[in-house]
Amino acid sequence: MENRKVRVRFAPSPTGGLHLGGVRTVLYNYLFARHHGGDFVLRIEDTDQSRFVPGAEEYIMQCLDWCGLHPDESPVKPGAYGPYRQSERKALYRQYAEQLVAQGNAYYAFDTPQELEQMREKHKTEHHQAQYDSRTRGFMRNSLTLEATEVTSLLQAGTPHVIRIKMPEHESLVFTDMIRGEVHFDTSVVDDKVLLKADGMPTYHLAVVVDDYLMEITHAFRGEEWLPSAPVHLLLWQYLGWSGKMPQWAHLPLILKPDGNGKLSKRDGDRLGFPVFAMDWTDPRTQEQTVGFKERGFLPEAFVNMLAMLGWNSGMEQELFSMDELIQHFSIGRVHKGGAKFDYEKAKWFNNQYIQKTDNDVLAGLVLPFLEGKLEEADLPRIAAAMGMVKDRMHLLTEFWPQAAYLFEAPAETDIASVQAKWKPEHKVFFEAFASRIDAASEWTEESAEQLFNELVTASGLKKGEVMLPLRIMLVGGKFGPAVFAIAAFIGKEETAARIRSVISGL
RNA sequence: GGCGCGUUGGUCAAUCGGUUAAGACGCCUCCCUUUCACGGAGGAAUGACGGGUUCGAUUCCCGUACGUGCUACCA
Repeated sequence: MENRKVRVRFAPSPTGGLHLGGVRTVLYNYLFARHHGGDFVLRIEDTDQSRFVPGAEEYIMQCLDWCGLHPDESPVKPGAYGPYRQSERKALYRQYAEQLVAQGNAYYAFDTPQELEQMREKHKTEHHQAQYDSRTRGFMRNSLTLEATEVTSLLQAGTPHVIRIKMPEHESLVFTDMIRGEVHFDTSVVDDKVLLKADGMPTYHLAVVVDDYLMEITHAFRGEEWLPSAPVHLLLWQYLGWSGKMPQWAHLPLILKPDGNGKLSKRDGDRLGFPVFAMDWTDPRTQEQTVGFKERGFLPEAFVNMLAMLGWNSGMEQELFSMDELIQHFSIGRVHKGGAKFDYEKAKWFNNQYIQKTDNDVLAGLVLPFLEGKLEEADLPRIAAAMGMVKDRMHLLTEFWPQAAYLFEAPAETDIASVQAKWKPEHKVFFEAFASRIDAASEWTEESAEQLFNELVTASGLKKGEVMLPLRIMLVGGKFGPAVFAIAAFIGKEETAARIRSVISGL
């Protein structure tokens, strides 16, 4: 396990953003690498410039930083194995593609998009979709069908062309996936994938093999959707003569939508009301905005913990793991084969657990961005104190204000109906007296407030129960919140008396 | 259509041939709390189907069904 490298790749998706599946793939890569004391390498796939979204790269780095997933080598700066952006490695790929052509494992293809379209139309049957493969390549314009001299002249003339792998006709391929065990393929069902595009950029297939080799990657994790193209990569490693250096593969299960089936998409989040991206993302081309877990009020530790448990299990009953504990316990063999449906309720439970165990001062700082325009001035110690009173009922940081607003200002709305339901004239007398006693009080703490209240209850002959709820509603506005005298102490005696009088006068 | 992969409660999931088939989320009941929540106790709820192998299958094998992924000069 020495000199172990685990690398993660992902492409800034055409729509931008970094969704749950992407973060989890990075997370598992990271955990595996750290567990085995290896390096965590990140590489940016920007081979398709036409779909590359400006800003996506910076956005991804911010998301990973928020999650605490830090690569050992910056993917945006030169490094020992850099550069790490495929667009900056462009010159590297051609020679390997040419090598394959020279060896007879690949060939030039000059077909135009129209010709490809025609071929697919012409050769497809009811039971078979036409591919560029051993059955059809003989009919196409490529270096296998054209005369050598013609190929040379076409190349010299700068004719647009691609390099395609020449898939063997009937070869059985087997490789061992770290999660799924032996996976078998027949090469006859795989088409002659393009390796080098007409613009000189490699496709994923070529880039992934060349980069993994040059970056000395030993373990590579990717989504299950890549499994069908594994035979192409396997063959490439063989043809290039690097078989002994091929990394071990792990194909991760998919994250599925909560209702029905299918891969979780951004749309499902919009439709069902939960985030799918790690952080807010605005598509620079469409200005379309997508909300992220961070901005929805998630703690990164909770987000990471939740994601780790979606497809992996330690085998213990423990569910709450810090990043260090995840690293300690992570094992690729315990990653599930089947996809997991995302459950937003459980995600919120994780967040609640982390909110409860996070320090109030820290939470106060984190909740500040959500208090924009709510408070005239941010009194951090006071927010922290309020946090301590309400955090056990918060599932999201955004819930702080709805849960604690009455600690900072008189309730905007008061549930008068619940007060009136059992209101008696004696109650009015009682509360008027209570307000006066508050004015005269020399001490004002949770204990003293309750004591004052209790004394008056006894003197008035009322039952404590019948005046407790009205008091709560006067101070809070509704039937919720922490201990009522703790609230009274927090808002101060003047404010307490004022709120009581305000409600009484309105009755 | 072809090929790959998968399938334990509503959801996340443990079990690596023998268990009363864990635990968590959610749901329900109760306790705590003169509110809500947290916390505590309890409850309902699971091996897709059909064949094998075996003394014994959730577990191993085959088939079926269902789901899902791929089948681009996208990753």
